[in-house]
Amino acid sequence: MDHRAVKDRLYGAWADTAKALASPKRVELLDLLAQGERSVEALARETGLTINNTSSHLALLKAARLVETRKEAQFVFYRLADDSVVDLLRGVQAVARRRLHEVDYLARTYLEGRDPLEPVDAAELRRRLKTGEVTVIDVRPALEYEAGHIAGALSVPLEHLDERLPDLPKSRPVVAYCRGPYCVYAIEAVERLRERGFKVRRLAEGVPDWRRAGYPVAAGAELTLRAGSAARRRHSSNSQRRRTP
Amino acid sequence: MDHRAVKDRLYGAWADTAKALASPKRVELLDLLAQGERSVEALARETGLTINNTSSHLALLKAARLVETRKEAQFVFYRLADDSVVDLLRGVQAVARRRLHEVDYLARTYLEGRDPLEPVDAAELRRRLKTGEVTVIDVRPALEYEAGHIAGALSVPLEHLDERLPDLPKSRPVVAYCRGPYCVYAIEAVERLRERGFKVRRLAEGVPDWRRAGYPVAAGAELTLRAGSAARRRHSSNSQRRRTP
DNA sequence: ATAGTATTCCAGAGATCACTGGAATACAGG
DNA sequence: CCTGTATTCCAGTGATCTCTGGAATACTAT
Repeated sequence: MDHRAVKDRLYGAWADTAKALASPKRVELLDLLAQGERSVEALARETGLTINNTSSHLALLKAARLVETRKEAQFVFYRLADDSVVDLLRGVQAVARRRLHEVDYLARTYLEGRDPLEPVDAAELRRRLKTGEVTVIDVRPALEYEAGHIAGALSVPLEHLDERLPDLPKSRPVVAYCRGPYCVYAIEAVERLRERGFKVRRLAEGVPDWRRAGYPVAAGAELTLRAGSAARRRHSSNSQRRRTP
Repeated sequence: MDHRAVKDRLYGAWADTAKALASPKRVELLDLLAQGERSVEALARETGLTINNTSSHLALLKAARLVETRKEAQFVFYRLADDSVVDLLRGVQAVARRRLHEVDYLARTYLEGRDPLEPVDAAELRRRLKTGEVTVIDVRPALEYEAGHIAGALSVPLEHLDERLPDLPKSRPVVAYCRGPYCVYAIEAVERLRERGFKVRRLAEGVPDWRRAGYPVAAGAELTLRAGSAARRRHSSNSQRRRTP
């Protein structure tokens, strides 16, 4: 094989990898999978696609080796193949944000524009977590928390925020996080908590970024801090895969 | 605009960015542009595409804001819009390499497989450059050297390697570099120099990666070290744009 | 002005892709 | 075994993309 042929194969392989990201729906699927594995039906429901269409998009992502599957009973669970896929997604977002004015406008208007305070970044939160002077809440749906969350964070899904308010000490500052830099859950939570007098900011990144930075991630149901709790369960470090409940 | 609409716009914008990379020819064009700006005709010649086709691929890349143009006389010079585009390219390559067996096979067989010694990485070369104990040679075509090279490197285009041999001291170790991790020029140079008794290794990365690491880059023609040289010319730091000669 | 060169614009042929609906497969539970 | 559910497979349609060749535009040099 001569150099031209090798080049064509390499450039072709890279283009195929990029092609897998060249559809809005597939980007959305990957974005969801970055939060933890999901069944085909769950992905179809969350994206609004038909089951058939979801299945074929997923097949394409699998052919490009961006996702892998696990079969359990009649369900097929998809997950990201590798953390480098998260890097790739973030790379695309960074370029789009820097180069496409609309993306930056949307991001500022709908995300950060609503948040009067600067978000906390991962390194800062890590420092503050080590000294224990902050309460971290994960406002994503409970299943995503179980699939992997910042070690030490409490699970406070947005729809149950009001019920969990008594558990949150008003004396300590709170940091809320959700799926990632383009997710609105944490902003919503910050707004609502601030109205109730909490000292609260949001984390700019999500769990995938936190894990990529090498910071500790835990999986499994919530480990409550009150004594004698029956909620104590599986608890692993630096693994995002969800154990079957 | 509701959340669904914002999401669709964001995912759409990201997909459009990825779509620009979803063609082998466009990846090749970007790969070349990472070495410095080029005219349409030069790109067409180096990739083997027709002028028409090259022009339309470039127009698409420009619409996606991955490249920018500069007009000089009747020539249009294209260049990467941003260093984040280099990151994106490298991200795609990293995923493809880790996930697609063929890419890894090709890379090992045609690139590293031919190089018996471990390549030097950028951080190590930077350290050795500071202590001055190494001769660094840039084996790319002279125009690419002029567009931007590792500060302190000599320009020794592969096709003139033999003529420049007397300039290279055999007493000091040599490090050769070319376009990037998938380029064969440096490997070729290493093989030939080693046959002649030089102590030589190659740099694993290229100038785009070196610049992304924040290490010093110089532009312009070669600054010879011998006294009284007339070759001393423009010399700028950390700018890859080529001055018109 | 005229000729020549570099680039872009445009229209058309062939290939590929996204989505749909129907059918097939795989599995769990009765 | 039979039913219901989850998923995949397959064929078809409309849209999109790549490449080609011809024409138009922009600029230089004579």
